[in-house]
Amino acid sequence: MVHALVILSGYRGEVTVGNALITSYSKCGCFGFAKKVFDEMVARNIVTWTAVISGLVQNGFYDYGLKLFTKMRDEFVDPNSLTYLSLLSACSGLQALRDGKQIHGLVLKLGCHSDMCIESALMDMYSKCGSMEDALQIFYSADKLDDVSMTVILVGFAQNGLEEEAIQVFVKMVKSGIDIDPNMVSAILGVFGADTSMAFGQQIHSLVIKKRFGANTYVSNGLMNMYSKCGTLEDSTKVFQRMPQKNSVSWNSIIAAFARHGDGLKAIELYEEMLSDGIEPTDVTFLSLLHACSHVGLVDKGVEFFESMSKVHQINPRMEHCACVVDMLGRARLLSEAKDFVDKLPVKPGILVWQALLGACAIHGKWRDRAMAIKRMKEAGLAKETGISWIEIEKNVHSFVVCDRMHPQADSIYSVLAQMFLQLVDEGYQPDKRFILYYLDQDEEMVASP
DNA sequence: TTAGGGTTAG
Repeated sequence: MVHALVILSGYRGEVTVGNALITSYSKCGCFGFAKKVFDEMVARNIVTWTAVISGLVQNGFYDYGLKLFTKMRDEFVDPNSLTYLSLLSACSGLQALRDGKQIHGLVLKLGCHSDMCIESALMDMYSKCGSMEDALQIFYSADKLDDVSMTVILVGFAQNGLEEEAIQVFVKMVKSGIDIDPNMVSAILGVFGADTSMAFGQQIHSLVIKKRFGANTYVSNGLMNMYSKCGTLEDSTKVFQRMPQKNSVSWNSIIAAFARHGDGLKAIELYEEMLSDGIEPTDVTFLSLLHACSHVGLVDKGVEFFESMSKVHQINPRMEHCACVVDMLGRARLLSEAKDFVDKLPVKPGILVWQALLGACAIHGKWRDRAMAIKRMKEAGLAKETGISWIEIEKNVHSFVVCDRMHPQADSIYSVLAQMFLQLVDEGYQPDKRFILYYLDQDEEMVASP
């Protein structure tokens, strides 16, 4: 409407008017219109270019944003620090470390690297690209930190598997009297997993109550996930029920919580409730649903969900969804259907699909199939991840892998295990030899592992 | 007239 008026008034060629239109269209998600204005503008300045690049990035078109930057430089327009902020966001979204480093170089050249916004954008880019070392170098050498840079570093620790470091930094922040905001709280809640102490999670919950952050959707979503991962499903549900405003992440989280705790039927029931509440499912919703169907053996229902993704909800299934379907078919002993599904995939199966197929072979003792799948995985250059287990004793979490002797009390642990084994044999226990591992030797023959 | 951060699966 405003745009129509602007055209009628003959202001179309005015650069400031065009810039303002690009910004307002981008902010309301109508990027198509913003791009049309940009294409039709006869005169453009740095603000025009930055507005359109930022619009692209904010609407998730990261790649396109970077491409437009190349075009901008071809037209000899000099970028400013605001242009770089949007470009760094694009690199974070794409996890494009190489591009990010190049932008970092340009930032240094322009001399705006000490700008606080640029510093946090750089830290965010490095941590999202998995290069925590670079992010920390900026963090520890920064003259000043603010709420954004502190949130960025907490998320970085959490996403890069440095939970202990995240907790230490957060505790230091609280002790030093920094004003903790809801963003920082949601960020620290992201570190909770099965191997994190719930006692610390409860302390965070107390902080949420004290600061009255409970109405914040991000914070409550974080609390729900914390409880479902290292606390109880009951506490997780309580947080969900008390939320004044639930978004798709809240629903996805509660569905995932029930799926994680083995109650697939309740997870499906909640999905139906989500739809009747008018919340559109996302790709993550379907991952949890497929996971739930897989564990309770609801194959038909799972296939129905998978098909509804593209047919009803316009969501393209990703490799992870395909892996869930393979897992589901495999657990239901439908091995040939699982194999057919993999063969019919429009794209090359990735490691997750192979792992699901391997798992299916292992469950049903088909070692020849498993060995063949491992062989095909090796040919595709993919490796299998090591499994890990853990236990929480008096607020300390002890984790271990197969044949692990790293624990300081390893000798006593193994001696107790040996005693337990002897006791089991005495009681008439017979080991299940179907689960003894096999591997392929040089002649591709199956050999039992020692 | 252009700008940095938070929650969900595996």
